[in-house]
Amino acid sequence: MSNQKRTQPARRITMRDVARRAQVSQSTVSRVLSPTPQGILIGEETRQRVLTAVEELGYHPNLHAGSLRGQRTQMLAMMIADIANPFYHPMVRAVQDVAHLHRYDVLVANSDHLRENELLFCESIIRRPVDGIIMVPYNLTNEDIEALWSQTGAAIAILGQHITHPAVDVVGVDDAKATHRLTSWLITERRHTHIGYIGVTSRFAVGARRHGAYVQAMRDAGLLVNPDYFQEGDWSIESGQQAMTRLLQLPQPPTAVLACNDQMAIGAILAAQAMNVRVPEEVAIAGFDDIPAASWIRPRLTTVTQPAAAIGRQLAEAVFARIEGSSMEQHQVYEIASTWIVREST
Amino acid sequence: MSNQKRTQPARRITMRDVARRAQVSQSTVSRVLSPTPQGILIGEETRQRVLTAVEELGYHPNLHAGSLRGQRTQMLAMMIADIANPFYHPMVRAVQDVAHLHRYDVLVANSDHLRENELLFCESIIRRPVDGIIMVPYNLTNEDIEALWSQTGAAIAILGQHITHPAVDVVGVDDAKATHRLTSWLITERRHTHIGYIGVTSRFAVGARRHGAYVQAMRDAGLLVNPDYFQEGDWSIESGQQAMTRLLQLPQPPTAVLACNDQMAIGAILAAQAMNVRVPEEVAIAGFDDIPAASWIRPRLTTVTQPAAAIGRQLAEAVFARIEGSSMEQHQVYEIASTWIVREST
DNA sequence: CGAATCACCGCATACGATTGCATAAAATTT
DNA sequence: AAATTTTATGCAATCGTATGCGGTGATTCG
Repeated sequence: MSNQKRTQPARRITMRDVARRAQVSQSTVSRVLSPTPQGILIGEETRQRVLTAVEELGYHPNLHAGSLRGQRTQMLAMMIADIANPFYHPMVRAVQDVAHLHRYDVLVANSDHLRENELLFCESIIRRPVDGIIMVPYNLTNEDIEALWSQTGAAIAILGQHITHPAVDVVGVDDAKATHRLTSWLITERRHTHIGYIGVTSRFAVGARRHGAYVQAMRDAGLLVNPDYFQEGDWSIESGQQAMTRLLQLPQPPTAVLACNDQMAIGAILAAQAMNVRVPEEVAIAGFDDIPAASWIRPRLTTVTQPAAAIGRQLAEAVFARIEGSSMEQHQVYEIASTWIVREST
Repeated sequence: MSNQKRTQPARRITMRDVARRAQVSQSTVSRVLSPTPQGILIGEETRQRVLTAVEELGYHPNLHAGSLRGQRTQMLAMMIADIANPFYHPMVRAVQDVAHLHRYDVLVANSDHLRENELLFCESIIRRPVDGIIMVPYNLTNEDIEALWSQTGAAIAILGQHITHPAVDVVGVDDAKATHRLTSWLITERRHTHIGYIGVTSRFAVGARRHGAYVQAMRDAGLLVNPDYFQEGDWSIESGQQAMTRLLQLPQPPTAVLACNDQMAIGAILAAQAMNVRVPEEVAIAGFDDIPAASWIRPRLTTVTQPAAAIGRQLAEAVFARIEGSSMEQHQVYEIASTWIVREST
């Protein structure tokens, strides 16, 4: 065992080295190592000679070269809003796991919900094309996506139904319907009439959509929508706390509060408890996402289930279907059904 | 606005296109776009002509080509155990943010604490070399790291003090000392004599180290270490619940339990509450990491603070120092001081 | 038995950028 | 004015792999 540590990295072993050792040409090595359906076959004896040479030399193909040559990059790029938001973890994990099966690596970037960062992500991908792109855009338009696609030709899958492009697959959860139903349930089953809403800016399609569904459900029940009952947050626990504090300081606070994600709902619970307002007796709270913490915070959180892992898997598989699929079939739209779970917070 | 969507991605614009348009050679374009200190200067007039051509054509350099040519890949690879573990989020975020400043992208991989996956990560990097590697290995040995380094020459920074290699920088938290102090504090200040421990397999250096510190603290106080009081988990909330359940089912359950991370500590709290054992009155619980949930679970968790964001930043900056640093200075060891926060769970 | 087919392999080029070397023009020195 | 240096640019090789095309020997077929 001569495990002495060198002070200089060793020269890379290339296909030429293997070729020399196996007494064949470099192209033969390439054909042995990455055979293509329409490619040329290599004789069994030669094949073995190449393979043993590969083994003996400990050769590893250089993926940068393959990427340049214009074939597969063996890379996926993924953009989410914030890796610290638990909602994305199962998604990222699912994508990484599917990618792993295909021997792909995954670039992960955060947008922080900022259009600027989303564009930087796109630019980054134009400079370093990848085979597949998975993202959760909040600000990108169809034009942006079109530009991205036309300059890279990558397979694209997106979470968020506001994007429509023939070359990208879209996974969407029916969050509007779920929000509408949950709101209606609070009204009819729990007899709430004063329902607050903690949302996000309506510049995000998802923000406008969910809030719209809440408003619609209120109107459908003949209830008036108090503008003071809408408080804006930024998806974080802290912003949920602040929004809830504002709601509870109103002359007539709501008796139920709907948050458009679980983090803000948890913040709302904490704020209520901090103000000695009992949940759910004095104020009911519901969330959206069903992150792990939702089922162990006390009181346990009533929330809309988003099957994040399934979404991630779906996105990844859609991308790989396009990568491996020869033809460019029409774009798919996957609708994920979402339901809600009643726990202790309502 | 002719935003008609094509069905074919456009041909990439290359440096040659820019060169043609600017009436110069392709190498001149390269020199304008990526000047080197020892490189040749280009006349101002020509420079401007090139730059406007770049602008007009919307040219973006192809990073794959640069990577192949052997210079910077503009990529970092990062390996953590599990992206779903909150402890890693600030680390990943910090690394991504620092990388972002340098216009670098980050490949993120999970090992799930499995040596097999850690080796796959290394192999993946050998096939696609990157400029910098940041990782939290649980099973890799110095030999593995040496092999990785000698075959890639990448800048490497590692969290975990069991690695010693002249070419890698190491960030280590003094978890042993922190564990020892916390245990001693439970003994002397809180008068506990029956202290349980929820740990992980001692095959992990970190597992052995923290458990060793707990044992040492017990012995230092003249207390006997009951083998039944050690329960093994796998870092997850669920495993913490199971471990705590086993502890509480003992004939004489411990009056305090130390968990080697916050997730298991939270699981322990949930298990205690599920069995109607009051925390901290009947059993005190302490964790390790100080993840966000630690400060909002009820009772709030006493825990050891790990400045994860600072760790991540340190790792990333160490890597960039090596990437940009000309000389290969001796390897750095950064010791991060950790302390603990007393909250309600003890 | 001559020709067409097939299986197998090497040659050479391309991918898009970087860079050592050569060179022409301009500036400076002798 | 000739020689030398400086400045600015082009030429061409290179990184490691993929692949079209052409060539060889063997087999098959009419």
